[in-house]
Amino acid sequence: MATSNGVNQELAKIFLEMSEFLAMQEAAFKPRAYEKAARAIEELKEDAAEIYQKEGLKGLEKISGVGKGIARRIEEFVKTGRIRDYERFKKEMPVDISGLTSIQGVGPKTIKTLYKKLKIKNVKDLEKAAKAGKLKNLPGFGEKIEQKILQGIEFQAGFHGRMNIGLALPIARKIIDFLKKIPGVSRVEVAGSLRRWQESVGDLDFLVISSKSEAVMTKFTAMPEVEHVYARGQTKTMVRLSGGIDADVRVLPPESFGAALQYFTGSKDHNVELRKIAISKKYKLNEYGLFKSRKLAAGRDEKEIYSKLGLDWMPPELRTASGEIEAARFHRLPDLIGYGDIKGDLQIQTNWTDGANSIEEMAQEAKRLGLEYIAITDHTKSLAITGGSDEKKLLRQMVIIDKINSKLQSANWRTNSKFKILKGAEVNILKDGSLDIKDEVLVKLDVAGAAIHSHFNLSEKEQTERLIKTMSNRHIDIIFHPTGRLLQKREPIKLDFDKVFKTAAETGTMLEINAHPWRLDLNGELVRAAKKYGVRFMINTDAHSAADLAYMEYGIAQARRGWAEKSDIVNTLPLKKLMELFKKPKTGRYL
DNA sequence: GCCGTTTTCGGCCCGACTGTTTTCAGTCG
Repeated sequence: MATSNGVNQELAKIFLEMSEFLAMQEAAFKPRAYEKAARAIEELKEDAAEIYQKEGLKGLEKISGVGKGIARRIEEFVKTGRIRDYERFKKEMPVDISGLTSIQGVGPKTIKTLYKKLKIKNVKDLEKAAKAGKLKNLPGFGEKIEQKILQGIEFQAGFHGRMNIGLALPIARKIIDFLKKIPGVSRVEVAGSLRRWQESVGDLDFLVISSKSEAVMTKFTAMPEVEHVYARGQTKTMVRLSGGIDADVRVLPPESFGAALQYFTGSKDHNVELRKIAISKKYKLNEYGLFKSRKLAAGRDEKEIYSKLGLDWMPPELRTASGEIEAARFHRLPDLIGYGDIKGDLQIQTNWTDGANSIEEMAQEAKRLGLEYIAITDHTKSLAITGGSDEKKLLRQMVIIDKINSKLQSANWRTNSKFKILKGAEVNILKDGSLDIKDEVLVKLDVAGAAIHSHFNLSEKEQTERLIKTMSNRHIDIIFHPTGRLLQKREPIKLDFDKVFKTAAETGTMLEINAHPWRLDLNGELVRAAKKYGVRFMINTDAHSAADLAYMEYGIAQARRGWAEKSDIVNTLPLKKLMELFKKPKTGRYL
């Protein structure tokens, strides 16, 4: 689909690659500039081409990170469909940069050497050369680097065919909208692991009720995203989408829709348990319905089916075959936190460090999304690359936040709303668990979060002790993204979770459920484990741009997968209650 | 190449880690 974002995405990709090419040439500051511009354009809400049509170069230069040079290249792209500088780079070195750099430990310099010496153009070439032992003899390479590259390739291949939920959900929503507009269609749902909000999904399953199945199949297979049609029938069609993910559409009769939704939502293990119960009650359960001696007993909606089996209906997030069926039988299912229950976002970066937008812009967007408060939590000084704050800069930012708040207050008064910006920080945890900001400044913050950004490879014992030391600081309210994992990219740090959760509960330190779709940290499983110790949580987006504030739902989903209720999540509290809580000493907060 | 709560030119891109190597090169956050 040629949406307005298409141009922005293409430009972002080109500028990102140009930044890598420039890095190969050892250009001093240009790579960063291009990278920054690429990210700004990617996050842009309006179409860059449209901005240019309307306001010309001057309009483009208003984009932060875009100056005269890059604006001119955008102009060139809009006018001619290409950027000559980029094509020159590409001609000199025709390599798959984004593919190669996605392998951990492979950067621009490595790519250059690999191409010059071995003509390696893509991951496949690289894997072949590494397996043949050709890398270790290159200058600056050795046995270990060769092994590391092979491991990196393997690590990535392990995720083959599974797509991060943050990529899959927007695609699915677009297709749902598309299917709903087809004449004859009265209902569309996505089932499968996406409906269960699993962190990655293997394929997209769409279920449709339509009076004209032929029209659905024709339109579906003709979508521009469809790369290949595996099978096409009256009730079921399977395709591969250009994003590298498969999608199925099933057209169903209304009386079977609930049964199909249940069946295709899974999980598989959950369904096996359900079918066992059905058999014990002399039923047969399949995707067409719940049957008693060939007679349809239930199938129109899910609730009916669960009810006939003596179970309460449960949200898809819980269907993991880990005690939910037992709980449903005895009416002990948790009353999960709802997708609209969050009142504030307490981890937000701004352009004071590595965020894309200003404090005001983040506040505006948060307000628009219906939040009551946010906390500004920029990085601190030992994370130097982000321009992290030292004590002085933090204090300066606090003054600015006070000023913005008093401005907001008069605006709030006029619009009869309330919105407040809290002062916070994402304080960097040093190797020994101490912090890079002094206590006398931490105490002045409304919310002090701490996070690990280095020394990911310590032993379980060291890492656990490190985090325990941080949690023992009475000024640290919360640990952000506790395991530090990045999906498909970096493993979580090694921790003794029993000890960590116990300490978190004892010290009154909250743990974050980071909603960023590449983090989801803690994940549902760990939330559920931590909850047993009495740990309290916050769900935050870790937004680095205004658009990122929309990630909240991914975090709420993980909380729900972890059986979290509203009362477990501190930022469901209204501002006043939250501030009362923060005023108490940590250890007295949950008594 | 971009930018200005250090403000229109001179900074920006630091620091740790790993793996190569005997003092450095490349990657990553």
